[in-house]
Amino acid sequence: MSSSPRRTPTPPGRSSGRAAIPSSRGPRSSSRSRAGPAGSPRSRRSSPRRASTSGASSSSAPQPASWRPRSPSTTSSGPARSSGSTERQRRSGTPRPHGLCRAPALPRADRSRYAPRHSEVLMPKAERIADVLAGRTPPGAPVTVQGWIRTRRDSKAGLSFLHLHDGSCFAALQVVAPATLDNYADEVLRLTAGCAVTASGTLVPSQGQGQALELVADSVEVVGWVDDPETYPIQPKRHTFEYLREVGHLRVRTNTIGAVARVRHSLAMAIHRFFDERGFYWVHTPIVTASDAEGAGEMFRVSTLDLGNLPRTPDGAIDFAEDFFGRPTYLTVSGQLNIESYCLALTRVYTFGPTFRAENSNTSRHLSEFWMVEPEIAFADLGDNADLAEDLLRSAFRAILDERADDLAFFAERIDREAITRLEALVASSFARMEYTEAVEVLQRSGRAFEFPVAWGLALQAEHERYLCEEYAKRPVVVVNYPKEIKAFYMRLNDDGRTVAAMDVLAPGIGEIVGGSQREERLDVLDARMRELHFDPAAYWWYRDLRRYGTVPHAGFGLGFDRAVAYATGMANIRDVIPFPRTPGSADF
RNA sequence: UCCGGCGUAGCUCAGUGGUAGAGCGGGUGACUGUUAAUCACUUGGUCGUAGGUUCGAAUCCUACCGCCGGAGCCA
Repeated sequence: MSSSPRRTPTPPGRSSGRAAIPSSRGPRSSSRSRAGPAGSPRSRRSSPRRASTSGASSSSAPQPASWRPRSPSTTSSGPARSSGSTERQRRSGTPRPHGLCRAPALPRADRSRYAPRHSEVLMPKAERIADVLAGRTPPGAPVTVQGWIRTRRDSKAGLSFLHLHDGSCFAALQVVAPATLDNYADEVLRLTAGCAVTASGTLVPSQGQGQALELVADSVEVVGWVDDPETYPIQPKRHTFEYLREVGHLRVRTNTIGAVARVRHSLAMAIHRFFDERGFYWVHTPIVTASDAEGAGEMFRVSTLDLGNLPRTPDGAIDFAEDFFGRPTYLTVSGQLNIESYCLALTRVYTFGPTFRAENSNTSRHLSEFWMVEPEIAFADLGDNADLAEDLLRSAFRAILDERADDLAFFAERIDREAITRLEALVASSFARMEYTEAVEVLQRSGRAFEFPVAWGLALQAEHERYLCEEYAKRPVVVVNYPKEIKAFYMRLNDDGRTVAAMDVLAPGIGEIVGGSQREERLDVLDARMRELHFDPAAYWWYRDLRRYGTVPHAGFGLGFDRAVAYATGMANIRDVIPFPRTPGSADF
């Protein structure tokens, strides 16, 4: 929209082969996801754990029946399917011990597609590896697991060790594959990182160090091979995050991004739980908005007009009456104005959804598409608002400490030594509170030579905010009551006439994680502020109505969800805590 | 957008004017209840692209493309 035009050709520095991967793999992955979440209603109903909506993770869900091909009508129709079979047949016609040909023999491929699975005959379902490792499987009982190979190690003692991940937890399950398996030489010895398998066997105490339990397999069925192990993008080694962003469709198979995905989920659920337990209602505010001056940032235009042939009014301007909504529309930069409407009826509400900013921001803390949590509370002032922000953050991070200890241990070991201690400190202590005026004094007294000037009336720069929370308070700081000139029109004017009831929560290492305010509930004051800032009150007629009909003091804030995930994990770049980051000039995958 | 840095094998990087390298990965073999196993051999590059300087350019110059970090904007 308002960002720069897309470069069309394959970017230099990328091999054409790699660039071709998405298109060549598209059909396959989509067919897999069809076989997953779109499985039979029966299996979906009977599996409360299958909350995931992604094709990849659903494949690891404990319901073989839900993604196994079942009826001829869903498995064998369509030219793509049959040509795929032909392709596989041709490639596997002359099996070679190594090289590019790693497809299994045709009968096996056929069986996996059209016949009942081995695992289904013996086992009612597969277990999540998390459940297996947590001891929820009786010792000695037969177990089936499904997942992707991370490493394979062979022993001349007549067995191979497979480390299998299914994403259910940080740890891998060690599968011991004895050489006596039918397909040991043909298949097990050819397994490489990324291969998908179904392994059945018996859970036993491990003879080796490094894990308490392991699965001694009596069957290892290869579900999906890796075409070319040499160029499989995710190798069992350290990759830079920059590189992993180039393989965004596969990077979740790494320890780090997988752990981020689980923490992200748990944090989102903890936030919903926090609000639900306190009587807040989740409100789905619109993504498309016509408010073009919410003041929160540049907006993406939403339009169906033909950009090559724009309709014009008689005076030559673009005729938005011809556009889809009959007026200029944009992607939302905040659900706040809408959530205030629901707040003034439901009292406690919040939004949790995607938000869009077309700023040309190129930093480790900004995304063009990000997720924001925006609570709004009625009959409340700025103090209540700050209390809510603090309670929310502490509660949500407490939940992460409780629920994702395995992933956090990894972050503390490999990503950020302070990952756990920082969260524990935040959960255990209260946030510092500080007036803007006081913050300015603290900065002026600090003796620091800041790059940007510190004076009452000026905005706090990143270096100032960092000093306040990282060095002065050494914990999150809530700064309140900013000069009205540097804050938005809807923030409530304080009695001093020069400050507004705004607040920012500054977190060490991440900066501003929450921004909010008590809203101006007095219509005359609101109108005066809008006039000062040259806003057209008529455009905000419905927002003004809220002040005409039963207005009450109310307040709310925005929590940058992705920044919270970054804070919780210690990840340095926000692009690595959202599944598919959108940033200026980049909307891959 | 501004400032700075980077672009060399599938990945991580070394190579600062004179025969393109290492580790990891892949392959082969040895060895082993292994733990990102170990050891040996082997495979693998149009040095981002296009110009220019030079007898000679991965190396120096220019432009462009891409990526990263910092800043601004903000969550």
